[in-house]
Amino acid sequence: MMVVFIPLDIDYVDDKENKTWIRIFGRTKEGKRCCVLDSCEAFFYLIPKEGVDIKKYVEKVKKTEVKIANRIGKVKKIEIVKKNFVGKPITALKVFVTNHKDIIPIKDVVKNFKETKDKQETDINFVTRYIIEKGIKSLQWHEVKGKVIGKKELEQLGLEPLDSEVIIKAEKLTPINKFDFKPKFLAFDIEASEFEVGKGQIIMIAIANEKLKKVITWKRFSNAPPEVEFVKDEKELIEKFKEIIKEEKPDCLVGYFSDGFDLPYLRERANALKIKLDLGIDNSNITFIRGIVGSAKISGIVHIDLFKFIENIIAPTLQSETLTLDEVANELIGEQKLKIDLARLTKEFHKAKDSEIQKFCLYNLQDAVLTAKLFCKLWPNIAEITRLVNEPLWTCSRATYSSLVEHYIIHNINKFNEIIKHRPIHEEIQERRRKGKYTGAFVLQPKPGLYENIAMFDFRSLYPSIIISFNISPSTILEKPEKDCYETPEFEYDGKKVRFYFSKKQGFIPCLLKELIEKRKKVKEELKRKKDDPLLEARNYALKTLANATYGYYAFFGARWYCRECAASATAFGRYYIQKVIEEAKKAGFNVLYADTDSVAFELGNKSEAEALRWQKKINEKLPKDMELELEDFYKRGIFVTTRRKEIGAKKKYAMLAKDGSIKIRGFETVRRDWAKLTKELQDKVLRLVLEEGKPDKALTYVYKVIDDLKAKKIEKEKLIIRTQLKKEIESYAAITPHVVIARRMKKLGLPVKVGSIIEYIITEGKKGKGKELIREKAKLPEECEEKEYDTNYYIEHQIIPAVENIFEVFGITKEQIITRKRQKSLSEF
DNA sequence: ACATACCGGGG
DNA sequence: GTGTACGGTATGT
Repeated sequence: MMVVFIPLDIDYVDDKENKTWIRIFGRTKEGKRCCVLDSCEAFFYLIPKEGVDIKKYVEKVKKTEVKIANRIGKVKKIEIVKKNFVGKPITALKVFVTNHKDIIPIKDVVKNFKETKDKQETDINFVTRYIIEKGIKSLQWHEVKGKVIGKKELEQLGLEPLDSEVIIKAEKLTPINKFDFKPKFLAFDIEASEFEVGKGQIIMIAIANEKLKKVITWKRFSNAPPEVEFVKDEKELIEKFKEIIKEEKPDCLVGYFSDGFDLPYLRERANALKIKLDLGIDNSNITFIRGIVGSAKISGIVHIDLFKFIENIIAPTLQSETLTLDEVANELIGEQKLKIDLARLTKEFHKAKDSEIQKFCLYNLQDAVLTAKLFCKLWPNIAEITRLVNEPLWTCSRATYSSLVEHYIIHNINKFNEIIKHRPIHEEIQERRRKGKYTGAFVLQPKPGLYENIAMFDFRSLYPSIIISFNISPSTILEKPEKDCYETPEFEYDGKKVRFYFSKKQGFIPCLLKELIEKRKKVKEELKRKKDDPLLEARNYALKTLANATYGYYAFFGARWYCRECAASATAFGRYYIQKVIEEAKKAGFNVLYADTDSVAFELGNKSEAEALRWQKKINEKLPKDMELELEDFYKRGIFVTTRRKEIGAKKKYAMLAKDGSIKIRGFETVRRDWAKLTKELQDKVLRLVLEEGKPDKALTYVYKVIDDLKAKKIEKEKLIIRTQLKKEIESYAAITPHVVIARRMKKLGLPVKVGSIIEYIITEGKKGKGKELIREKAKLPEECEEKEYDTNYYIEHQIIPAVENIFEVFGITKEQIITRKRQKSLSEF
């Protein structure tokens, strides 16, 4: 039997004989759900010490046996192989073991043999191993030859039954020319009565895709829109949600922050109501893989948390200042969330009017619809990253760049005959951290100010082009300079003036990087012919960003091929070239405002845009062939600000007004919940006013007004609430911060507080007549705070001033002048 | 100045 | 074994 199918998810399970099976879940060309069963050898490498009698060593290793539970793990066979390890030729033993699970215990025995120098590839995930060994192409079509099996055979093997129309025991798998593929998906969103997982209950769940729009709720109301379906209670709500997933059989279940909220919340509620969350194709429960924010996995259905993908992969190219669904959807698809008073509605949904609950349902539905539309928009990006990196979709859609780079190397390393380096152990990471920083990029501190007609240029892929040009890698770095080798500029490294040297014999990482760049060139050519093709655009983006991440990878503590000298060499070259560009800009008579890493901004002054472009062309003629300076944009107006403590300009803290009227804000990060709402609104307004007006007058008047309102006690206390999360047990705090004091108070009052609670408080005037009080002594629960009890001075000094101080400093207006309203210089002087 | 703790996304 | 993120900022000591 031969079937054409596309792999979507891959995992592994043990049968009753303890054989480990790979399960590839996917879709056939006819659109049927299928599962391909397969397996591959499990092995790792041993590197002997020098002078060891290899044959004797092999015999010794061969005899290794370990007892695991009720069975014995053995070495099956050993091959003596010539390999490279970080570029150096070595002889190694390729040790095949009886089962993937046996690698760790067998390695633990043989690593202690006196002949053993090192062990490698003991930490390769079995799915990754399988993909490499069988040449599987993630998310591309394959032909599978094999035997179709049924329920009975699965049972005989001791494997779980599968909700899959086609199940094949693979004999041969071949990637074939691909046709297009768009997964069947369901986007979903839950609305709950509380914000914290483990508190409250689910009120409604919305689901959406291209065809389906639905809200399920147990909260009945009249005149419900047709999308709303009522159920008896929360238990039925969850059951119904499960039922829809079982019926729809999606390839992907898509949420926004669903790793961190929706699915953990659903799990808590399912536990409380004793419902099984057996959503997997094999009826397994959702599993949560631990991490700082966990990841939720469903066997055979790829759960995608769009927030993670956007945060990790897309965010650097977004203008959005925050990554809320509202803002991201607005930027990417031009649609927003419905505006409702969510805090009130969730708290008081029991007594809410029918019309309000109806709005709530529509809000819920809109969130699911936005998630669905975002998924459609970003699918090409997710798919292309996945195809490039070749790990399963579930992994690629939530991986960080460092992990993507590493997987890309691992999946392409075979052609270099390289052994994969071990992931660093805890102590190695500590050591890397201890060594710490090296000189980074060059930053020209901006002279704080408001400027008109600004040109911004940046290097195209600065670090990749440097790494390739000078062959920078852990396998090419030389201990001593050779006759013909690359040499960095001289720079300071750990307190010494140094140069590093790299062999001209191409290293495997620069080689892979060059391939990425060349693939990208081809894609760009194709893009010229097929303009705006989303798939090609996405491939271009994947290739570009993955290449750009390689420098960061060298510097990443957790990297297998970490190389601090390589990272330091790349920045040394980077500093050299950006400084050259600055020099050239000055020579051409431009007033350089700011430069950072790979970009430079200067005033056009009395010169035209065309002249700036001619200057750029001249620069490019002088640069090495792989390096290029590109135009970022021309801006109408921009403001560079000072840091609060120093007189010098802040790195990456600026706001620009583009010619189309849009505003690009960088580095103003007050949009956080530990700032009062008043502050967040104020800062945004002030930046916009300053840029649009070209002077600070209106913005200043606005600040005065807010300060006046504060003093007149006209600000509602809602806008002054500061929110901080209790991250651990109250008793375990070493530093007693305001929110800890409030948490203690809440406990005393019998209010529910526990780890994870969001503590809300307002800073009040405190006890009169007492000397200087700590902030925590003046913190009060919002409910216990009178409407006019807030500490005007605290809010001026700790909220308003910090948020706008550096903006006004640009105009020579100091903090004191904002407070006293005495302008020492007239505005016309600026 | 250094240490400790929290921010993000989500209701 | 699916890695315990990460860079920045406020408050306390």
